[in-house]
Amino acid sequence: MPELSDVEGFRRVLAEHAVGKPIDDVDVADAQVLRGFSAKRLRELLRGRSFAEPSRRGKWLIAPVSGADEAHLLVHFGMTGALVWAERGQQRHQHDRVAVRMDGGELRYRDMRKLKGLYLAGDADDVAEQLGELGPDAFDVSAAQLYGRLGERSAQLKSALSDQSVLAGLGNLLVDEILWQARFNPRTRATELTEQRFTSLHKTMRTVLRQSAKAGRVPPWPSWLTGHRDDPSGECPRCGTRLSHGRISSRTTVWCPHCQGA
DNA sequence: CCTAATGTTTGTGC
DNA sequence: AGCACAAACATTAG
Repeated sequence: MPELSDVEGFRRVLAEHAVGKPIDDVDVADAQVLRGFSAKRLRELLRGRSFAEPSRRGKWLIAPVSGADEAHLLVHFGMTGALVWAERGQQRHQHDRVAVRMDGGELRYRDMRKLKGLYLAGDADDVAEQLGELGPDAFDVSAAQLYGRLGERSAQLKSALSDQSVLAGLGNLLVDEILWQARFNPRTRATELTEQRFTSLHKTMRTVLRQSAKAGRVPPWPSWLTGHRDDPSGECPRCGTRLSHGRISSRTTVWCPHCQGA
């Protein structure tokens, strides 16, 4: 689930429910999602403090801890993570791994597979270091920047757009959706595209990201590819052709052989 | 029992 | 260096 759009939704959950509220306590049901620190340290850091306005970089959620000198909680959701707000008294879910309690309810990190989790960072430099080699956020990148970063790559579009060090935030569903809406074949090599074609790709990417971020997910609308990708006999909502399903760049890929080329 | 899953990392080989 | 591919991580659903 968690790609740029989902993480943007989780960022809003934190911003709307938790920012500025004093943290009463932290319950760690499964310390496996704490990466590089103990439950004790997390409690000591957060109790009595609060979160400041959170930001997002690619698929990372960055929550500054106010009142602590330059401390940040970083969250990466892997393939199955989520951040949910629960009013007080709501029964916990089987996969709620961490709960941060505050007035009126609690923020829960829910994650079935635990491929990623929570990270702690100090100042801005430390945050940058922990995020690793991340390209510019896909939502902020300009057309010229996109061309500059991808134009000379010989990799397939599917692979290049999914590469977080090139562009941060796009995941499997978003990449397929963008390529379908822009009518590019996922196997096309990036270097084969003219600057003009990149401008077109950029425009489509912006539209897809704006609508997805607003929805807090890649919307499975009937007019979108994402609304049909799970149906093995799904048809292209634009032309009615049976959609192709395959593995490109080691990922399940869905595309229209008519609109995007075989 | 087997397969696949919206992510990342690491290793191998060309 | 850049790229493709496979495996591993952990867990559940079908």
